[in-house]
Amino acid sequence: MRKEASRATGRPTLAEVAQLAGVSQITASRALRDVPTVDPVLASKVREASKALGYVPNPAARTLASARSQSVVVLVPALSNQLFIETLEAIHNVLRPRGYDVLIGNFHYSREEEEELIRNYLAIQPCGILLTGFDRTEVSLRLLEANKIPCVHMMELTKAEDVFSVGFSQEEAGAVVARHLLARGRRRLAYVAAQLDTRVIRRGEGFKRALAAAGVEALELAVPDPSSVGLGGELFDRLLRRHPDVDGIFFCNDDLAHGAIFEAQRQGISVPGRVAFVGFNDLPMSAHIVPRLTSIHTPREDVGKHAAHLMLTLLAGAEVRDRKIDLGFELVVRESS
Amino acid sequence: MRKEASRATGRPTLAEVAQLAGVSQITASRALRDVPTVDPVLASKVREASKALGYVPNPAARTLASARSQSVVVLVPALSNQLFIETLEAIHNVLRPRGYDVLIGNFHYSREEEEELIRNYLAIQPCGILLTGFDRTEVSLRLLEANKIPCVHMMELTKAEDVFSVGFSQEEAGAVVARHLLARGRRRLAYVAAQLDTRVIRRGEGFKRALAAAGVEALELAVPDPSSVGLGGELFDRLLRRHPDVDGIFFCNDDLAHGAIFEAQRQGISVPGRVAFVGFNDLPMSAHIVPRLTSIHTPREDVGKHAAHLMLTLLAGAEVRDRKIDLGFELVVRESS
DNA sequence: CCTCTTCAAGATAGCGCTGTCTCATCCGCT
DNA sequence: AGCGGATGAGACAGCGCTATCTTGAAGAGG
Repeated sequence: MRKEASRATGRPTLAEVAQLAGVSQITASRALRDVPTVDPVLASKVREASKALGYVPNPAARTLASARSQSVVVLVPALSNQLFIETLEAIHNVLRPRGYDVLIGNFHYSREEEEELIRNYLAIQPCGILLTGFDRTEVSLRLLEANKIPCVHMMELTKAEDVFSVGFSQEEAGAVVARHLLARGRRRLAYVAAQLDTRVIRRGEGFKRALAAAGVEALELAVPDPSSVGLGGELFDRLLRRHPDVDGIFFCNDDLAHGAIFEAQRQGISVPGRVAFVGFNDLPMSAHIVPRLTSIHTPREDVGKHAAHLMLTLLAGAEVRDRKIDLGFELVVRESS
Repeated sequence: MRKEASRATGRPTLAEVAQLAGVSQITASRALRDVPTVDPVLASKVREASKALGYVPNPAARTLASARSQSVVVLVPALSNQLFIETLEAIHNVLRPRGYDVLIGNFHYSREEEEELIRNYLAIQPCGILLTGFDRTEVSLRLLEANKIPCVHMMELTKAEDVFSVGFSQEEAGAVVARHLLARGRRRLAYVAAQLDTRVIRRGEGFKRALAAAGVEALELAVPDPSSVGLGGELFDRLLRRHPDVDGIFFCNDDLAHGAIFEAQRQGISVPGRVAFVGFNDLPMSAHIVPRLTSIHTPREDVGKHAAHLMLTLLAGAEVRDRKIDLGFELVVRESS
């Protein structure tokens, strides 16, 4: 009942694998972790033994011994929002097959809640953390720094050199929308935004700056509430009362634009006849709504995929070529503008 | 460097807490786990010491020693689908504050993939599993059985006695839709479905059975492809060609109905004038689309909440009153019917 | 041919916590 | 007063794995 004992669960242990392979336990351990100092002959013996027994390592034991788990934490500002789901799924698809557990933390657009999550999740000694954006508390930064955990930042890009990020330029996306609406001959342009996180704000800045460059003043209606279809209708109505002459609107998120389209339809306002709409994110519905919505297609899935691969590279201790991966975006012009 | 050593991470260990509280390590362990055999005086001393040191238990050590982790696995058939997000979020909101980690597995509507996930996730010795529905492979069932892991089933209900489930009657929901459309005077009724999982099928059966009871024959158009807005438009078009006299359609999911509304709008077909639409799930958009969509509001968030609480009860080893929690559903009648 | 280096394999010692058994204490009962 | 039985605290021994140090063998150089 000592060396070759199976686990409480009945599954075989590393000791059994080692015995079957005729090597020491530690050699078996190294072989299965692909430590390069192991003789290929022994390594393949170990792998065979492992397969024969149906060995599955115990993550808890591994974590305890190495002081580092096989878990990657992903912190996103929201789940309800369709937005991050595709990114999360892509991350899962990359990391799960490699044996990593993915833990999702939702900080509800709150820096404090994010800090709390970081604090809690550090207890499980994750081997890496995927973060959304760069806007976090000092304490959060210090915690991450102090624990020396590889971090990859998603959705935004930064000029900072020692930081890994995967995303696209929010400002530039806003600017592209501005230029598109100007090219359509629109001159009374507005930015309608909700859920004012840094990305929404940077998007709006890009938009306004591009307009200013063309000598056009930007109208703006921004509220901190969460983005939703219902809110989109409301904001459109409010904007229209305040500026009846508006002829082009950039919504910070497609769902706002969808709501606005419905509201316009109810009020008998022609889109794009009287006012052109441009959304952001290109949600699936945007290609089908009447009128089809012009939008910025964002590489949400690719952000997840690349961020996860970047994390794998960091975890492997390999050299990272590009610390900053710009995946770009695409303006998809449809009927609404 | 033995008993009172801090962890590699620098955080204090249970031994330090015990020393500060002047008790043995095991007593400290019991106090912090609320084992009832501990003197309340000692227990509060331990809690104070713990707080003073900022002690955070090491989950890996706990898992290794107890052969059971603090993780709850949740298996859902899809993430991309807005549907399960609210449920997942509710589960998170209940379990995270209690110190449980929530691991999400997406089996993409594949029984085999679910089996694979179960096999993999069992390695982390989860303390409980939340499952979607009852349709899984024999091997999956055996694995769950053999590992004696508490299971809670979501979204559907079963007559089986020894099973925990939280959901609502899919059949009854379908029947309610049928009766609603009949009450509106519609007689050429169709069920349009995609992603034919057991829930979608049961829904349709309830619908057709209720129609049959009224002597009305049900039309049907069902495809296995994933549900989407685009597909909804397509299916509506196809149905209309095949049965131009259809005057009422029950879509198995709101997004299909949304797509159909857009397609109807493009073809100049009046909804509900010529054909009434009823969706399922009552997604946020349904209250705003033109025309507003009649739908079955499903208690997705509540399912998550109740399932998580049921799991907590099971984990606490407490008595469970109701093994079957029927949360019902609500027909929300809007403009489309 | 022998020493010095190099490198792969093994022995050892925990990682931080909890299950289980043992032991002391105190109560109620005869 | 003495005894059995609760009851609560502690000792002990791992859980299954890996970091680290040590050892032994093989290869290089004089």
